[in-house]
Amino acid sequence: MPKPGPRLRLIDVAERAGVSLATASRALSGREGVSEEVASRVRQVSKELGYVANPYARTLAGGTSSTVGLVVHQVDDPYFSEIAGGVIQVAAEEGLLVQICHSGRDPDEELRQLRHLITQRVGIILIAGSGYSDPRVEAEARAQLSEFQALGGRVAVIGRHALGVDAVLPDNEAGGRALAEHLLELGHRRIAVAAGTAGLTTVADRLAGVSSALRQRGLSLDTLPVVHGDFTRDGGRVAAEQILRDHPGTTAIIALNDAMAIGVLSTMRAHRIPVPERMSVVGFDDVSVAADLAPSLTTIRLPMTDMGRMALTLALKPRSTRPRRRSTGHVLVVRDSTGPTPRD
Amino acid sequence: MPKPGPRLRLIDVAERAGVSLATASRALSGREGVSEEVASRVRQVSKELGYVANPYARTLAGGTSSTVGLVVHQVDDPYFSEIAGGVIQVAAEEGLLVQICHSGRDPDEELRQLRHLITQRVGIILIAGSGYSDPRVEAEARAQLSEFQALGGRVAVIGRHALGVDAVLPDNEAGGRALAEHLLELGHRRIAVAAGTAGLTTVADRLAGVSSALRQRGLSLDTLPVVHGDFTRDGGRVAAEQILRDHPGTTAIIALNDAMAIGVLSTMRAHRIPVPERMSVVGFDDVSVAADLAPSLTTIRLPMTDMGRMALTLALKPRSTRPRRRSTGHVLVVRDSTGPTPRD
DNA sequence: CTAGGCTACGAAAGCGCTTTCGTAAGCGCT
DNA sequence: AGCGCTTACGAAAGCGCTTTCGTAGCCTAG
Repeated sequence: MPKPGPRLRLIDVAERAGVSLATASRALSGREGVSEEVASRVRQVSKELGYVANPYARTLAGGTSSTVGLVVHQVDDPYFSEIAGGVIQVAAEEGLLVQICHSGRDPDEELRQLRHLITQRVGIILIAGSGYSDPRVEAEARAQLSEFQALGGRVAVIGRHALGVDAVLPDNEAGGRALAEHLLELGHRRIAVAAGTAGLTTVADRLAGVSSALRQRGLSLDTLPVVHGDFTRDGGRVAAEQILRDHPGTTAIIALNDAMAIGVLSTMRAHRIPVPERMSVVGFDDVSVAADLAPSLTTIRLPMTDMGRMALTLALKPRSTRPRRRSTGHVLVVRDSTGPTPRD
Repeated sequence: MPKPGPRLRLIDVAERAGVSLATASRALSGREGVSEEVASRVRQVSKELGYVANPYARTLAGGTSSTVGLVVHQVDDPYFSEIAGGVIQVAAEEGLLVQICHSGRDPDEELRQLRHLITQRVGIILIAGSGYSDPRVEAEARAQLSEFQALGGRVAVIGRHALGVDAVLPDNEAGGRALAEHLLELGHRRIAVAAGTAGLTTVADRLAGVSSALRQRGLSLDTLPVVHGDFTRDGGRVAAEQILRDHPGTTAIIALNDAMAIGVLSTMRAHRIPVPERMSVVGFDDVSVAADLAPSLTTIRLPMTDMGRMALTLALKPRSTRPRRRSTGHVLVVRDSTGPTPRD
């Protein structure tokens, strides 16, 4: 609704510097064809006057859109808000603006958000969070992103693959394996999995890691309970209740993210099942409260803030030919929610 | 970076509908001077073609900027990310875009963010989080917002007052009072306060509530330890350590937000001080993990998501003359972190 | 000393929209 | 029938920028 108003325009800077509009534009955007002397004079005047380009005019004129659109599954989940924090840090350093969209883990909503960002002509699109197993969704997302890139847009994804774009990827499988190995070493055999939303590739990957660790010990995931919930605290609760009801011999629960682990712990408390004495619980992500839960949570640490930073940094660097990948480290953080198998 | 590309423009819609550009524009933005017949034909064609206006062109031409800038103290603090969630919900319903800026509780940074949003010409500015006691900062913020409003911008603030704009306000003082009363009723007298960042009005308000409850019982806050940290988990830890060291007789700690309360609880655990048997702890805000801590946290519930929703809704409704206020309810949620005074 | 080629800059044409201004058509009135 | 008035619409002028194109001015070479 801001009306024109008496704002500083590029032409004001140009006049003050005694050059033409075109030269001023070139000087400020560091383009060729301006002598260093004139360029620095323009920059000087611009700084003195406190000139800031109108982003709408700039974008309209076919220039760079300095907006980055960030699509996340759940804005108020710490996993995503930490990623957003990292993105926002870099954006602030680069003078970019971040628009956050929330898909609620609904693939169609996600596609709608993407379409929206594209028609809104943002300059960069970042997608955080797991992809979907449904090939239709992934193909559609891929098509939209290609279209966007063809228009000159930059893209990077976080924790999502197979989209043919630059990606920052944690090793979900190795993380899952590390969790399962940790429990196996503690002697657990009756392990249950509180899995996240079915149809998310992240769930499949983490599960595959668990499965591989089991196999190495001659066990199989097929004989163990895998309860699907969604990736929220309540999903964890529901899954835990089901595990307690249907698989009473269970001695350890692997929650496939920390939000679910929090739900699992709360269910254990409600049932007065001591953790880790009678039940070990592990999570995945290491959101910041994981260390403050009681018992503190054994989990896989992912550097969420860095992942956000890396993704935007990647998108900003002009890309060569093929999609780049940055792997993030992951560390098994052993805390107080896991212990040896109860002996009785 | 998106280059022009073969995109659908308003003129395409206009031609297809057999009207002029001007008429099409009027029809789609619901302005006067178009017959209902023509208007509906244009809308029809627009929908068929899947036309979406270019927001940059629209804003540049002096129309409405459909971007809302949200300034928060700390993006990855659940208190703020829940507020952001509410804002994003409403924005999605209204077809607006949300830009989130992070000030890190630095007043100068906040002013810089504000200035940035104004020069970027967003349509709406929302500021979440406490104001500052420093009158210079508040005067400057107020001046910037007036300037923005004079340009036609809409503004609302969340949990912040005295800025002369529409506000969504929790009753921090009543909340503080409720917490103190709760502890007093349980018999506590040696109460310490883990206060947030000095210089924040929210801290002062919550503290005033505590003080008023004490006074009603013939006690005074002046004789009780008030330790200032910052509004983070680590701030809570530091404050708790100091309280334990310097005021060993303390039986209850009031943390002025949940993040600090989490830090306090973790410190108690580290010192093996059972909560609530030997120490009661309360927080403020009721972020979603508060219920999942062990012990679960007694705190004041604030409807963060609703606060975000209300703020944007308020900003969207054309304002009459004087600033409007919406008070949010607050409820004392008694959980397991508080209990009667230990008797020895 | 002039032809040819650079370089550094200015004039002007858009980008896609909103909005002002002008005008043709339709109305009731004298 | 002629007048003014209203209504519904089109033409065109920007919004503030980027970018293409054109042209002085200078340098080098013949």
